[in-house]
Amino acid sequence: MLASHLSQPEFSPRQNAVLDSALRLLVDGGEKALTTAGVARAANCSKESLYKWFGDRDGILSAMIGFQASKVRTFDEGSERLTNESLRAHLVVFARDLLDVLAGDVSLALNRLAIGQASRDGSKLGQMLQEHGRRQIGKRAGALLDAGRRVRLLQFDDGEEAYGTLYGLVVSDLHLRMLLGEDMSRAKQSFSLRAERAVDAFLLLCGSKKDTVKP
Amino acid sequence: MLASHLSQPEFSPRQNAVLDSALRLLVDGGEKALTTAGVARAANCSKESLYKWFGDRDGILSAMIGFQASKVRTFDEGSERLTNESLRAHLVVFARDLLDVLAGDVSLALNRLAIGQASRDGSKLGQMLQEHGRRQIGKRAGALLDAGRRVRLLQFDDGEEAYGTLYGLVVSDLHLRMLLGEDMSRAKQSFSLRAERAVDAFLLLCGSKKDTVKP
DNA sequence: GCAGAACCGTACCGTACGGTACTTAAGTGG
DNA sequence: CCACTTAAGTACCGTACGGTACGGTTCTGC
Repeated sequence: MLASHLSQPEFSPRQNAVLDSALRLLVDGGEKALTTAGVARAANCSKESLYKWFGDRDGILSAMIGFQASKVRTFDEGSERLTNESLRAHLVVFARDLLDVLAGDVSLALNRLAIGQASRDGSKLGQMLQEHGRRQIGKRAGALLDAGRRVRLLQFDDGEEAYGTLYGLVVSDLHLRMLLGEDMSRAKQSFSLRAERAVDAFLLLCGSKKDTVKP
Repeated sequence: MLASHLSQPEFSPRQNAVLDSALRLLVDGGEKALTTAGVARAANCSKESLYKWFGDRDGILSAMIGFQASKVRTFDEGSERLTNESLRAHLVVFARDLLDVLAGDVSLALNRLAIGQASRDGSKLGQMLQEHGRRQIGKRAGALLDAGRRVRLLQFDDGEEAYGTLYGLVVSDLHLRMLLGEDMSRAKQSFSLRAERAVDAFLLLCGSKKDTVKP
């Protein structure tokens, strides 16, 4: 069953603390370590309470995703006056934030969890992650891109497609490699450079004709 | 332990048939359905044989990845004379092949399996998939890109980075969405169009200055 | 034809997990 | 002070899985 209305998927502070413990457990030990007894032990609560609050194990997983999504808030850009440089700066900041979010251990653990459950039936977890994760951060990008197009600094037909292009240039196969467990401690330090290069390429593709960054 | 030398990771025909059954089982029911008893039943062999041949469950998983990788052979391009149009055509074919491979159910199932095991210790599975999957198809792309640069149809400094750009433009977040279980039956029919657009964008970025596709 | 290996089918064992029931301590309103 | 509610802690059950052992059958070399 769906976790109530989208406007109020919140839980009590105690339950949030339990979900926090569960997330820590998941990050540390992977899905295999995320047993109901383990969650109860880590959160100093009883299994019976877990089942009363969340229904069953899948309910706990769903609640964890919703809880984590509620923590990551996408602040809207104050729609200042966009110049060529400020647009590029905003895009670079967005790109770096995107890389940082995707490389976060909680994000990686939740994505691994949802992917592991994807092959099963309904499962909803993948859909939830997609909805709360990508849709949110995509909205922020979409607003930024639309603002850029409105002031004629960007040119594209489909906003979704433009966002897909930006996403691909920024992330490439980094996300998958991180999900597969590749060590990214070195690559993380070059996220800023990577973000700049990706944005430059994106502006070359979707920027106004005469406004390329480096002539 | 590693699965013998890289030159001879092959198994007997009977064992290959068992691995084939195991792959089918994995594709149909996900990792949860991939039990030792299930594999034995599906392949009409005994569990004892499984443990004699592959050591333990992880050995079966490793063997499945190696077996699947041995089936997907990357044929080298006959280095014909590249023209502007033939380069673009080759790139489009490569892009479409890449999308088809990533969208294949066996590929998706194995990636889900490796990602699920990534949080655990050593695990090697992610590394194996990376090595056999991406490296192989990346070599094919690298050869194509190098050939294009040699005849001055492409311009880039780092081949790996250029391949990353092409990959990002082609795949974007499609792979992750497929791994999360999103229905792609509709999107599959537009793979060709997607490949063309991605290659056009790539040529705009890395193609020779005056050779853009559509003036 | 026979000895030995390879192998299938099945039964078995220990463990671990999801889920439930029960007991006990702590808070709360009247 | 006393019902009443909430939840912690524990014990328990059924099941399912990884791994092993054993009897029976087919294949192979001599």
